[in-house]
Amino acid sequence: MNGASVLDVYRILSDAYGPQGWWPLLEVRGSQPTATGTLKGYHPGDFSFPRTERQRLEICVGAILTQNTAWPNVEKALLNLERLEALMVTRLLALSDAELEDAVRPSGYFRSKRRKLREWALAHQDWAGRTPSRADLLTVWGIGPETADSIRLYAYGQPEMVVDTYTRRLFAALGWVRETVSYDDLKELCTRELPLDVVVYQEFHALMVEHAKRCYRRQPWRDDLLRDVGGRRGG
DNA sequence: AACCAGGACGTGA
DNA sequence: TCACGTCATGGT
Repeated sequence: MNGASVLDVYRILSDAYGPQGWWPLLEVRGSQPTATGTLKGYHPGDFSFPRTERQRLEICVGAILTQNTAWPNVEKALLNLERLEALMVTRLLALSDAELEDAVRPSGYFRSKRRKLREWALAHQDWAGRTPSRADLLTVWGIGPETADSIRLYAYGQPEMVVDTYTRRLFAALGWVRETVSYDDLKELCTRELPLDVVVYQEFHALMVEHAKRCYRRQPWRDDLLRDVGGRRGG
């Protein structure tokens, strides 16, 4: 297993867990159980999402709400917004501060997330149906590199690799990077050895989250799956 | 009962 | 640049 590559990691995870199918959507759940979490909203093997503007908006909103937040809490907030029929930009912007805060409260950081959603919704209107560039997204207050990439990759189907704390933890556990590696460096490491492919990016990110949820809880972990890959990085 | 979750921002070195 | 404090609810 000398000179193992990122692609090897992808293959190992893919063989272990099978197709994932991200992003979770309220309308597309319940078909199959997932190994982790309470949400059963994945659509393995089906990459035709989002199919509607409503779904695209739900992904953008979810990407913002899930910042440093467990997904089940995000789902509660999304259900609140759905109940308010606020998964449309105009309706979202029509909510009062109190209404919006109450809706997103279960996902935590309710004040800042209220502002983040507003700022994003206004920018979204300005983009007028065009696909926002990464730079476009990064100008929005509350949208950082990971959220921008998540929106690009999952809401707009752009080949933008998403790396997150789980990704960082995984590659750190393999000994390929330090935990303090920057977002951009980690992203570059991932993309350099992967084909520029939306499906591959979506699956790889989802697989790393799935694996990390199983093995990299904040406790001494033991990684059996990737044991043979870690420790050496060809160079 | 602490600990932490699919981050980002503001501040001060 | 970079390290650190802050934001907040809910599950384990």
